Amino acid sequence: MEWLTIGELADRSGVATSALRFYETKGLIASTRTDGNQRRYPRATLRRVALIRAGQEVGLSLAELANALATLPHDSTPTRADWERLSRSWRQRLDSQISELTALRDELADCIGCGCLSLRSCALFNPGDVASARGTGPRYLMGDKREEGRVKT
Amino acid sequence: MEWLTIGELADRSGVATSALRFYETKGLIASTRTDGNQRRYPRATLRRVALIRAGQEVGLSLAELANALATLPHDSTPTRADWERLSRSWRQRLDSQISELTALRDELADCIGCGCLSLRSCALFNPGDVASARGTGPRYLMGDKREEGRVKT
DNA sequence: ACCAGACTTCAACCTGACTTGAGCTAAGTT
DNA sequence: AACTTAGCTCAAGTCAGGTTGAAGTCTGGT
Repeated sequence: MEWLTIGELADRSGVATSALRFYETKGLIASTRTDGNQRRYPRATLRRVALIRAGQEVGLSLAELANALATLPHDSTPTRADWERLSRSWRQRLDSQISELTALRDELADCIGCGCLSLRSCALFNPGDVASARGTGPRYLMGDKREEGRVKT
Repeated sequence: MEWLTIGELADRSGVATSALRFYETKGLIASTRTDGNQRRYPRATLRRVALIRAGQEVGLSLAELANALATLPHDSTPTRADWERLSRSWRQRLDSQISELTALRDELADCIGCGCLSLRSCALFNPGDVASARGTGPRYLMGDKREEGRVKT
């Protein structure tokens, strides 16, 4: 098997060595060590790192990725089935992200039309769960007249 | 003018009081104080907060929002022109986010077809600047054979 | 044998967007 | 007057996803 040093992996994956070590602490990738305690990564790690970066683009957290990658072998090429499973679920993720954003955009288009001086009737300011798609924090958009206790996170 | 306490604003906007105070420190919203030093917000703040939350959904940072909102009056309804200006630029943002995600999804669809056992030919793992859309960090996805120094951020 | 450059660990720091807690004050209800 | 909520400030904490620096060790080439 061909082994890569952390520097080689960094150069070829475009990910900083510090990030690679960080990923390793999170169990996303694994290495063996030389006698002198240096990391050596199997070539397959290059793919793993690419998957991680791709997954991040799709909006997955490292924790979710660790989960997904836990089902793949660390030291060999993922099987076609592995890859299909991952890419299918990522695709679903993308699809739902896209439709949420599209909905938001269309609402915004209506708003441009309406002027929305009273935001009361504006779709943008009603809950619509675009919310959960991104980040943390209270996940409500709202208008004048909707009540409800504050959303604690 | 009708004034809201921070608690009322929180209940009606769905945003925690702590977040509202935080926004105030960032100049996103403003308040006057009672004799007893309590915040009182003009009703228009409700709209401002709604705009902030909507802007966040669109992927704007609080700093960017502070910037955009700096052009609106704190204590009265934004004019139609104000609102159009904002919503137009947010719409552009949405449009580009959507097209980036769509591109990523389509590449992924190809990948499902190809199996991508060698990720060499897979569109997902070539740069394609979906990258800059989200967050910080090295912004390269790459395959086996692309070289290049690491991307420092 | 020697040296440069790559590698090691560990702790500290960073940004963004808030939340939590301590200690204290104001407002409203009975 | 006594309570109970709600509000105040300020410092510190949290979480993600890393980066930076210090102090020391390995590896590969000559």
